Amino acid sequence: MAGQQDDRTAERLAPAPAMTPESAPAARVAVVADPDGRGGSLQPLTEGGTPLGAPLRVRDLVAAMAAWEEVPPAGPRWVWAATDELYSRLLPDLPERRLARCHDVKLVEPLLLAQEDRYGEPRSLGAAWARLHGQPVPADLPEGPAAADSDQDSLFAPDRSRLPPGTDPLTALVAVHAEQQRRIAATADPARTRLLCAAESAGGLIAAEMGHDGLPWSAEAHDALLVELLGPRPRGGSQQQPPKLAALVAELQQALGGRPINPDSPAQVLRAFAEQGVSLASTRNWLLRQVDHPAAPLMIQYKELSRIHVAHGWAWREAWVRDGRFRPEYVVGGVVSGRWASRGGGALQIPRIMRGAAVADPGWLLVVADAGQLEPRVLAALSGDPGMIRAGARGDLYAGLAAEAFGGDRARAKLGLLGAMYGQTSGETGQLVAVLRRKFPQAMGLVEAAARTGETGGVVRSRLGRVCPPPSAEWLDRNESAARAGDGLADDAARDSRSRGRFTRNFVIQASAADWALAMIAALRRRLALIPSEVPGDRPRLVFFQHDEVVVHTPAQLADAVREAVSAAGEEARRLVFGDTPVHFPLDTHVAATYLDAKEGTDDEPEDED
DNA sequence: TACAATGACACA
DNA sequence: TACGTGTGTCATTGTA
Repeated sequence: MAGQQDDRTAERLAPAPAMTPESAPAARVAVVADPDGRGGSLQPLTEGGTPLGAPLRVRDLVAAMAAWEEVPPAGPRWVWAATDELYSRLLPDLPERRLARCHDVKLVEPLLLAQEDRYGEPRSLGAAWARLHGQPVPADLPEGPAAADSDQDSLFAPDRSRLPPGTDPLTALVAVHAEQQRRIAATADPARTRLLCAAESAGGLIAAEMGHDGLPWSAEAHDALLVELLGPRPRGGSQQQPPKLAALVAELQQALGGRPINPDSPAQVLRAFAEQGVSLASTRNWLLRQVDHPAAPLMIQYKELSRIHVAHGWAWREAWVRDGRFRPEYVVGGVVSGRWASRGGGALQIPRIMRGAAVADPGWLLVVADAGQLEPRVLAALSGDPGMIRAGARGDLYAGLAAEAFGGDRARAKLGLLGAMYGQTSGETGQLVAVLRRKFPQAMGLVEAAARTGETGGVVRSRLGRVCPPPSAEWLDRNESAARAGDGLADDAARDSRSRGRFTRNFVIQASAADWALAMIAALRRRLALIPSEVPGDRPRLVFFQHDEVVVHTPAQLADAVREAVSAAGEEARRLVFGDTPVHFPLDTHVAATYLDAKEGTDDEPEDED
């Protein structure tokens, strides 16, 4: 990269030497890529976003940025309109040391809008630019579908920045960024907002990298799993059912009176069961399990296998796995709570058994770490409830809880706490929640205050200040008219109200857990980059992230270093997000060749992923 | 014919 | 009374 020979070198490297920390310490650098070709424009900035000197034009953006990245002590924070557009484009050409930090205008904008009571307004650079200038705000373009097998992707990829024609993108970017920095400083807790924006932006980097690198996926192992479950792959294309599935349908038909039946049609299945004298409200598994009829277990088995065939079978692999990697598209902030969503391939719903097909390359291993009991620990840390903190100081929070309040009955302690966090008040759980309220008043007070806020139309926020969506206009309408009249709408309104209470009750926990998880992977990414590797390309990489669980693909000899990085990252996230709380957020780490084996790990403990 | 809603089940 | 939160994806079914 640096120090190459051709005549472009002087221009390419000009920005870095000219801007060493001594001469002009640029804390940040705004970047815009030319719409076509390899060039772009850079604008060094102060931390607050004030331009330092004139903008720079470079013919080779990747080389210029790589050179900047080497400037001690840490390289700048890159400021750009959207990671998922710019960084994704640069990644294939970036050298081994990837960009360390960024500020993503499109990810930061909705976080700030929500804090400013403008939830859901358009978030593109052009929209922010228009708001800044009091001009009509362009709507965001719908995000495209994942480009798994689309043959017209990059050529016609629309410019999503939504800037008015003739606007200089670098000028707009610099102005909007400076304004965002000002708005961050104006929030109720600037330090936390700053952390939230940095974590969200780091998430953008990680999502792009994981989409680029992909989760190692073995076609052989996947095939073996499918053949074992479904029988050999049908030759006649995807229309045909695999043998075990076809046999199951025949058996089912027999058991239901012999007439042809499509088990994928709930209506037909219900009718057929009714003819057998079995009346069912739906074809849900848990209902079928209670039915004493030979067709019921067949139906359950059919559903299980059919789902695997349809959602993660051979057709799925052909659509989503290329060159031994499953490459979904991760959508940072795709869930209101700050969790990620994904597009394409159902990345966040890979069934447990299928994880046996996620196999490390030869000589490599998967390090799988999940934060056990994350949400109750978050509640303990958020509320500072002394009893819950005592429980959370132990390895198993539910056991601690049981010891404090349920005579050692762990199952009841767990059920009660989950009920309290999710808003379940019916049946036995209601009584358990009552016990919790007595023993852990601060913790229960926190979730119940959140519920009341939601029920009355208010908004709640996560630890780092992510704000939940406000109620819709229809919701407010219904509630107000019900309050006015006690008419027929009252029941609906009351149901709405309680439903929103459950949502806000859960939001403070789920979103604060997402705060922690985001800070954790950001810290982990930075720490992984510091692990020395003997072969330049062979370094540990984040390859999967699912709410409270992370997978690192690493050369086998670095697995121990990765484990240490994981545990240090968890500790760092606790400190950053929850300050000096005594609650711990232990990461359960396992190392194995396949995701499934690493997940199962030591199978002596009950699994409590949420 | 194309799209939207529904039901079901996968994940945390 | 009785109610757990948040997602994505598929096939079927209903509607424009």
